[in-house]
Amino acid sequence: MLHIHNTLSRQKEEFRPIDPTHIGMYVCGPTVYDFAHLGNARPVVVFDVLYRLLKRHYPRVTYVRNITDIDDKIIAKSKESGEPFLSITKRTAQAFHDDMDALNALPPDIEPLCSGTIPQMLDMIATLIEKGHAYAADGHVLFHVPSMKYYGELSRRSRDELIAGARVEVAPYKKDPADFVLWKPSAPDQPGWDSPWGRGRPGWHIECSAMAKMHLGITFDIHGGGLDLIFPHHENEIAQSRCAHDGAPLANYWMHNGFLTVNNDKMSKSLKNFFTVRELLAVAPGEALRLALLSGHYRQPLDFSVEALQKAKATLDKWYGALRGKAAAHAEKLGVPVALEDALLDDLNTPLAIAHIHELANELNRAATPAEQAPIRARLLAAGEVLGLLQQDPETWFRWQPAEGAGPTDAEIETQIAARLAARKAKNYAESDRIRDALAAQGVILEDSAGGTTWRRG
RNA sequence: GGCGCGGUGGCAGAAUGGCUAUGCAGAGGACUGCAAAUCCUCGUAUGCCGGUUCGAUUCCGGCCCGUGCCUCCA
Repeated sequence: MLHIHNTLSRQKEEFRPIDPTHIGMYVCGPTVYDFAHLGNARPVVVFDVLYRLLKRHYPRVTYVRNITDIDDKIIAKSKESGEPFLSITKRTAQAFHDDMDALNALPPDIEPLCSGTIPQMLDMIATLIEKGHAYAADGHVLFHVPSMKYYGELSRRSRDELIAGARVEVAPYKKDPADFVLWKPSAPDQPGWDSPWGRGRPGWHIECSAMAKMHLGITFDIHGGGLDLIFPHHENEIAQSRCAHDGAPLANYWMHNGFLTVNNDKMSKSLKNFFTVRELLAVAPGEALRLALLSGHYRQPLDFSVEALQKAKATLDKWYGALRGKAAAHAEKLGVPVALEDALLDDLNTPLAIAHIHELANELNRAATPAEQAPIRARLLAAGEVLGLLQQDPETWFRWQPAEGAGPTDAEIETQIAARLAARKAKNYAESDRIRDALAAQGVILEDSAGGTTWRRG
């Protein structure tokens, strides 16, 4: 039985799907104006683990993650660099896909573009005006917050508090200081679409409401995203959708992942303390990055460092080392170990799941015969798969090298190992150790065992 | 000012009203030509002060410290 922490209640709840034969999940995706940093990758990996879990327990899951390709940051970037708007969004979306693939994140079932959902947004805006929840003013359309009875339910803020704490000047055309934009005018040189309120573009929040409705219906099961989206983004999404749908809930469960920090500061562009996924992939394999992101519970803050990344890689070295050279079970694939599945069913307790994987790896290392090893190996692989880990060939894993590493090629290493073997046979240990030390200096570690010498890049 | 989160061994990080994971690092041992890897053994923790309880790290209250949101943000 799956339990998840619901931001609406601030409590762990039993997950009760609307339709047990078909689960709907929406997660806010990237705004494509720049390379994804690791903070952007965290929700992708976290909800990927949830997606995999749901797929094991329900016959059908529809996972929707949007791409925001209309945004003022993209417009600003285009103006600044001279690169055409569409070129930026297309290139950045592709880079995002490449990065997430490297992290072993499964693609969502549906990945709608904001620019492809304009008619649905215009429909919803018209409905909101019709129902008295929105109004046109000065080329804009604004959502009227006081018309929404439950506004603040998710973020637990009252409208008065919002106004009291406001740090932004209120635009003169707003009826209420808390009102937010559904549609805004575009200058001739800015991307825009014709609408009853003039040529313009959507506000940030309406896109998710429209895309969620289009692909998942009025009410769906799970809505996810980063903690910082609770307010205002998700609060506003709820306001728009519920008001457009006569009060029907938008999502029954809201899940939010904690921040990624660097030296305990939030990783952000403005602090310039961010790492892009891209630059980290040059330092360590994507799988190590993924493990590092899952090494803490998703709701806790996670402090990232290159050391933490290297530790994750060392952990995977150990696990792949346990798998290396072990006979595969020819029997059918074993199921996911119960203890591990239970850990994930309890609000995605990935650290506990990882502890179980350690236990399996140790068990595999202790197993002496192929007959004992095969079933443990199968369980370890099944365990890895639920976290999106351990699915590559161990030999491939150990051959990975950093992007700038101009170390010896695989063939050169093999040649050196053969030379060393000859020296060892002749009991010329000085020469043998010289070869080993020379390779070690180039980042290649040799390991002798009864079965011969294996190597890995450290 | 309002709302919220967190303080667990040297580090990372779970869990729990009593018997306290897991990993890394550290100490000792096995194995090895020597290593590496692996295996075995070992040490060390629940911010402070009260309360409830037979018993609290776990529940309640206060305090201290750190931190997030209230503006674009995963």
